[in-house]
Amino acid sequence: MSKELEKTYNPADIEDRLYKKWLDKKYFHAKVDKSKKPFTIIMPPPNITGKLHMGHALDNTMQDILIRFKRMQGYEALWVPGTDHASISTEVKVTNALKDKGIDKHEIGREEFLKHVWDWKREYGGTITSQLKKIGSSCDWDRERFTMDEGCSNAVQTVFINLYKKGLIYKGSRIVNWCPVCKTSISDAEVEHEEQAGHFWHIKYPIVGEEGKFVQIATTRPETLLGDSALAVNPTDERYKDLVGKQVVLPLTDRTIPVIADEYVDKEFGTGVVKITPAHDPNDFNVGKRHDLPEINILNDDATINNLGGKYAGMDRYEARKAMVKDLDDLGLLVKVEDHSHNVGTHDRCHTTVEPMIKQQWFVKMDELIKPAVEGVKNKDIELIPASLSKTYFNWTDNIRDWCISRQLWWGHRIPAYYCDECGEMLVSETEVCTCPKCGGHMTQDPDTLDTWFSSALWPFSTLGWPENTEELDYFYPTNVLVTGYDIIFFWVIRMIFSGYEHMGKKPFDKVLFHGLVRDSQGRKMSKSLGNGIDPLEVIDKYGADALRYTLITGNAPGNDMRFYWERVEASRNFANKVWNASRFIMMNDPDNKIKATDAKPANLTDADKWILSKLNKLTSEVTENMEKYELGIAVQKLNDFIWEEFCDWYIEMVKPRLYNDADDTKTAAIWTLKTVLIACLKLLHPYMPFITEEIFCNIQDDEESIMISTWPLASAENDYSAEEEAVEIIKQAVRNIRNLRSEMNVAPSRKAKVYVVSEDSKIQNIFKNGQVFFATLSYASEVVIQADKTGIEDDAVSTVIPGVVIYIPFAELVDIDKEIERLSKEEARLQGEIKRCEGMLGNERFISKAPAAKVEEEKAKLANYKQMLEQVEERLSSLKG
RNA sequence: GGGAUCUUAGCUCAGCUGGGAGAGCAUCUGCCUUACAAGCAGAGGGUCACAGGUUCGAGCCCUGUAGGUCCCACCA
Repeated sequence: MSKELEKTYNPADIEDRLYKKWLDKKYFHAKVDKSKKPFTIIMPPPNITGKLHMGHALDNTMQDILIRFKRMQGYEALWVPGTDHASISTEVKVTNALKDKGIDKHEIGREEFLKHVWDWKREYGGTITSQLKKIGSSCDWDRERFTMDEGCSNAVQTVFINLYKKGLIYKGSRIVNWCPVCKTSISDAEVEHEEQAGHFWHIKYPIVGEEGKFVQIATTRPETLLGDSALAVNPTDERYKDLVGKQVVLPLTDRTIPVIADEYVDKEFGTGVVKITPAHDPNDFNVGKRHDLPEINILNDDATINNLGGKYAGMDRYEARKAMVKDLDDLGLLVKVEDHSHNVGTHDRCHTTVEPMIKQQWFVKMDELIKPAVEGVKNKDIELIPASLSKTYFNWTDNIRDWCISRQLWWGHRIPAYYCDECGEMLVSETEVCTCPKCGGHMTQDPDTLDTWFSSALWPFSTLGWPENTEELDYFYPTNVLVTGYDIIFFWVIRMIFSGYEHMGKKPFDKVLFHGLVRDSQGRKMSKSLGNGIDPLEVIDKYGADALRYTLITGNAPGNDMRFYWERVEASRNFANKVWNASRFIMMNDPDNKIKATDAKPANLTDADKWILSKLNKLTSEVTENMEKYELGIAVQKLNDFIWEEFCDWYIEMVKPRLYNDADDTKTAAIWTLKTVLIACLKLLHPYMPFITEEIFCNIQDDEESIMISTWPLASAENDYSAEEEAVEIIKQAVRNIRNLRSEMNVAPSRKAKVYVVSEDSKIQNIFKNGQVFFATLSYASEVVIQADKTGIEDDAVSTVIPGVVIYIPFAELVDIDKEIERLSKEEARLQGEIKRCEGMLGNERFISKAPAAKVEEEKAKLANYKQMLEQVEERLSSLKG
């Protein structure tokens, strides 16, 4: 029995119920099944600190569409969900939360702190994944993973040790970006550059042995003067030629430092002399290495001046700056202060100005590891969509630098290195080492943890069980596609690619489908500080998950940012409602659900039926093809156009006279066709709008359990009715022409239109059921009576010019002849233009020889058609004028 | 400084290997009609940033100019 459907689609009632049903039926669960082909997506793990935002909604909608599509196509479709421990952001969040409770992280110590983080993880870690369910994500929750669960941690340790043994992980001293608040090093990628107003201090350094002579330099960070090891000039700089090799006095200290020559110095900038502070500037560090200068670290981890700072020791970096500038001024060594705006690096998590510091850190050597990753993308082993992003990819790989992987944090995977308290011996080991094998002293584990991206890099295989040799790994790896934003191509995508090649010997995925950022209606990034973020859950509450999904997937090309408009959600909701109402109409016409799409095809289909089936056939193959090519937006756009325009606006209207006439022997055929087309459309639409399609499907095919496990529609030659298709297209054109005529008529208004179409052609008779025209369609907009007479072909009746169709209308009283002449003249000019174009092309030898044969044939056909039409138009024109 | 990318209707954007300028929203006109007013039937609106070039033919390819966005590096 068909149930009564509400007049408008109301998603709130339906979505939770259906999602629960899918979970209960275990439709999302994928198993190793060698009889089927696998299709695998591993979800980019959201942070456990996170709440669902538009970016997640977009990312996961795309993945869900692909998974649902492939599942219906008969693949064993696996979508692995999971979350990321997000070392630094989580640590910052928990630290702050504890601070609010009056708890200091350093007081309670590492063990105790980590307990709090785990508590926190248990409480909030699942928030985002449960929110993902609201948008309909069909991931395999039985396989949900966490970057710090046992398996992933095991993978991390195995990788660290393997790389260490191969000599690809080393410990070294480097200038790192140091965050004095988080007290950790951060990678270059985590540094945000902000334009800040600052000053340029011009300072004089006295030259040793030359009383009253000075060298002037300019600096933006005068406090680093305490760590200077040299001054440098450009070797080609004539002004300072004599200075090189001399010593200068470092102001405020008792040290003297040399003047050196190095090409790094820009003659044009500042005074042309640079102070070199190897421990606090990456460029100076390099200069220092070249000239073997001492590296003098003058800062503590919290960016206060350390005990090398003399009287400034203990002061904060900015406090010290003030004090030192004053002292220099008092000594007469401060020449001037200029305003100067410059880029300052800040930490993207806490926005503290980072301080370059020299530190012992762990690094991954990149130059060898990156090679297969470059090769893989170059030779299309891995395909990036859109392809243009491969330029961005290579831009990074070509300038690759070693990856600093150690972080001075507590939350994360701890580095498996142990140091002897006595002799300093270091060991890297998978098991805890307590006593030094060399001297028997006590060993302590390295306090640092790994960069959060270290575990993310292993995600495609760690989630499938690696380093264990699981059958899942064997069956589902390499995965088919990674869906992610282009903004983490460096952080993550590249690292997964080289990790896959290195540890698995195989790429992690075939394709990477990139999407852009979801911005607000003014094109700004959605952010908490701007308060312009739109909560996807709010959108779902108001308009439903299907409408949200549809909005996110349309009107946008891969890799491009999109703007979010409520109007677009409304349009999506309207489309859902359209589908809903079309379905409701169909069910109303077969209240007992006697006729099913699964019944055999009726023998007495009319041409209209064949037309829509044929159109559907084409649509099916196009949509499938687009989806195979990951052109998700294009596919659903076509689907929308078909459902709304062809199916609802034309076919349903055409079929109404048959439905309202119980004596019509083609009524059953009409209902069968309506249902067949509807159900195929529902299936094609299901990946995009899972909830509404499921709800309708289960009502209309009440003997089937779920659209999720139904099979994907296939185009078949049996439904290819080209001839009928063509005939109906002609009729459509005829109807449009009648509408145009009507709008130009100036006759007393009335309600109903009566138009009869008479044709010798049996096909057209069939469509029109011997004169039953599109009453409904025409009458809707009609204010005039079009008196048409199918029997009496009056002298003043005139036919429209559509080939094969003759529409008789008492023309004279209805149409303004001058307007008609104007219209026809325009048409004449257009046709002449078309003919000229076609003849031009066909007369061109290069076109004939180079263009595909089908294209040439097409143009020939067009030309013939245009010529025929022109003839008719001219005939008509001359008769009107005459 | 290096690189990428964009500029198409009032707004937001599609436009696949070069071959008749598109959609949604907005605007205007007419319609409550036995699925849907969250709807129906229509209409108007574009020098495809600018200037050259290649081609029988350019929104699409090449060169240059202007403006926007992003990424990387970063000047002491």
